[in-house]
Amino acid sequence: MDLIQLQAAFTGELAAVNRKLRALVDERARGMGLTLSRARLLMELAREDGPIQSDLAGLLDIEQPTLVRLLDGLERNGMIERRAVEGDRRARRVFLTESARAQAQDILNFLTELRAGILQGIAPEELEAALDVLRRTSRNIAAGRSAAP
Amino acid sequence: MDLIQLQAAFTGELAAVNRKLRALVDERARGMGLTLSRARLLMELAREDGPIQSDLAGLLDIEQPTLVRLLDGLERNGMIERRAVEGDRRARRVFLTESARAQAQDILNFLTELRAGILQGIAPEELEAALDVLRRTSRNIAAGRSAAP
DNA sequence: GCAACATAAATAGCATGCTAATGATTGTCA
DNA sequence: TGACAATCATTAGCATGCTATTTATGTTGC
Repeated sequence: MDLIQLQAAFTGELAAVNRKLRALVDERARGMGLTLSRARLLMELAREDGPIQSDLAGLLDIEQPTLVRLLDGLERNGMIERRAVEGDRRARRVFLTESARAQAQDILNFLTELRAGILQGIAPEELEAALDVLRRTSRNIAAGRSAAP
Repeated sequence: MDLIQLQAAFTGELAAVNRKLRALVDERARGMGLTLSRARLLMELAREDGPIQSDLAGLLDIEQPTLVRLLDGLERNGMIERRAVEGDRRARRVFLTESARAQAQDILNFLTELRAGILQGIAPEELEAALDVLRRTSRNIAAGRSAAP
């Protein structure tokens, strides 16, 4: 397999793993009213409650409109609430509701076990090396987007 | 960083790279009327023209309804056509149009260069190791979906 | 003090993914 | 052969992503 095929296989597998991972989480977590994206958001709030939306989008590395809809869904489910910020009427802070806070540990455990399951048999050094490759890829993409080559 | 954090970082970065890659391709290829998924489909047809839809979905590892909409878009753009299959009135074969076939080499070059760009500085052995990790992850996910643990 | 610019959130509209359900054929086998 | 199951494509409906635009509010510079 030459480099070009290897690169194609890598990007292809990247997309495939992602789709499968999302499908798995959605299947397993449906009963809890969760999806992968929602769980990530809740875990971020469990870590530090009350960010304004634009900061939260940055923390999750998604765009604001994507966040808005995620929050709409979670708000309808009664898992988060938006509160006004005094001193800036444009902004709103996002908080976990009490019931979501009570669930947070369960969700964290669920995600942790799920990740351990799908990554079983992969040694820490291998994972670290793969993570490094992913990070460098991320950086290359970011560099390529700011300046057109 | 302990194993749990490492596993969380890995899955998080996986999703992030994927989003960024899609955004990059969509930005670069917009002028050609392409997206990442569409390009993948066209490349598959360039490799072997005329599969029936359910086989094509299998080759691309996506579900049939996802394929149907992709094909709808490409058909509107005049890049593919569906033809009846004699002997089975349920099925339809998918073919590149002449104009898409003429473009195929350009698209392939575009994708190849783009992949080389985002993976630059990553040695073949590193890429191979990372690909292996991704493949094992895929298998673990597939195993986990058939039987609930 | 006010015009111009910047920032926060939301909305609109597109593209992909999925599952579930429908419709039309085709295959099977009792 | 004739009911039942399987297969192929499609539609419907949901969830995430994105960019571009809009609305409201803040900030800054003259």
